[in-house]
Amino acid sequence: MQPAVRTNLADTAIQNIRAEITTSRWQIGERIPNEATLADMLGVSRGTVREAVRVLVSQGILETRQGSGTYVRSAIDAEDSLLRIRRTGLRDQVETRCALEVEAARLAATRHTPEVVAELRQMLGDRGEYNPADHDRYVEQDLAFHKAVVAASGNSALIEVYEFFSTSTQEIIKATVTGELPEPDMAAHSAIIDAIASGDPEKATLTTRAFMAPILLELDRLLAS
Amino acid sequence: MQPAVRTNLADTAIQNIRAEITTSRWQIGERIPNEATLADMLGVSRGTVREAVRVLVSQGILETRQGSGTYVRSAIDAEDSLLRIRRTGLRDQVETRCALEVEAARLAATRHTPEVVAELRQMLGDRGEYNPADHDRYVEQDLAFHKAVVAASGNSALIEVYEFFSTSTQEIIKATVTGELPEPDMAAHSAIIDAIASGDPEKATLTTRAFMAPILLELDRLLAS
DNA sequence: ATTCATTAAGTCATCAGATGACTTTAGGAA
DNA sequence: TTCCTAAAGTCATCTGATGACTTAATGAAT
Repeated sequence: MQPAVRTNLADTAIQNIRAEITTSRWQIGERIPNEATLADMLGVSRGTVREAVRVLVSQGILETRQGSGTYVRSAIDAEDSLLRIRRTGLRDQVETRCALEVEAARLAATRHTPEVVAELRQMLGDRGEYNPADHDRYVEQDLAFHKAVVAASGNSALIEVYEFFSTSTQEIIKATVTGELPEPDMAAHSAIIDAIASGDPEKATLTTRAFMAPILLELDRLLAS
Repeated sequence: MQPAVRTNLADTAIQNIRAEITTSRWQIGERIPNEATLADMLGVSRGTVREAVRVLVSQGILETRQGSGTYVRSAIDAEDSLLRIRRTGLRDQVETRCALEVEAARLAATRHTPEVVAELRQMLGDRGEYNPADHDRYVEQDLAFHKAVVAASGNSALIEVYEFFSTSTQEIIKATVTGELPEPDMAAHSAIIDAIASGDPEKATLTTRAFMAPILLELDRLLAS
């Protein structure tokens, strides 16, 4: 259970500090001991403490304020979450990604502006119909379109989650499934923009769901065979 | 587009090193300059270089071999995504979390089993009506109920993302907002279970959405004041 | 008593120099 | 050629010091 036999002082320091936080000995928002004290507690030099703290800061667990101190920002380890999500199956990831896009379209409909709608139409026009000779460009522009739909939701958290799943699933698909998933035609894409432009969240939801359904069906068929 | 004006030497060093890698000036597997040279190149001290390098090592981008050198391990940094999510605003996180739960209930309705429904009813019964004297237990059991709803979706990716958001938002609320968000009554909770049990995805969607709407409204009211 | 500017203490940010541990490679002996 | 040894290169870590920034205490003026 505990490999943890790293001959690496900074890494063990990271683990020790993290342990203090996960066991709630150091609460969220609380200020932790200063560098010199930490160095004494961990039995390492200040330089090593700084390296450990900076890693934890980069992971969002700690937060340093010059002149004030170092504070606990969060107890959850994003790295762990990431790994667990990575281990989930491709199908579930795609399904989640579809769900995210449906909700994004819904929000986009309630918050749409003429400028955003025009930009979406512009992007779809640039992309054009599928042309096998220009496959890479098409895939790239198509992904950009879908990201733009999500961006139109105006929800930054949703945008980031979608971005995460988008790159993640793309990597898996490239790595595992040789065949591409079916891409709905131009009319289906336009329908999404129209639904958003109509301002009707229900319509946007249904349209996007209808758009996504065949993709998941085809994936299930591929995985079954 | 790029704020990036951090007065932080180590962070700018991280960005510079990462830039060398993303632009392929330093290829994967290649050994990068030693610490002293890097210090000269970046115009910082060795200690700062070490802090930057250790962060990149913790992100899997670099790899150090004592006595040998520092090598490029990978160019991708998908890990950033979840960290960026955490830096987004509370409102957007709550909204996304609600969206996730709506989609989860929808999936749960299509895949529900009598056992799962019975378990949900059991959990809700155990939780009972709100009692101020037993606040902590109530909050805990309520959160468990909502996680169980998401778990009933059967989508492991969705479960993991929801878990990430639920702990993340909970921490923010505890840390920032003193007042708790309103929790719908027992009837509203039961309605979600009924909707899932009915097997009607539309009904589950609408019921859960109705459940979530007041929470977001109240949050907006709190943030406005 | 209250307000406000000043001062001092505490803390992180960064630097410089030095030593130890480990890896790699070159050179020499068998 | 093969094997061993020594030297050079590199990361790991420590120590000590200075600057920048924040916070709280101080004290004067109102």
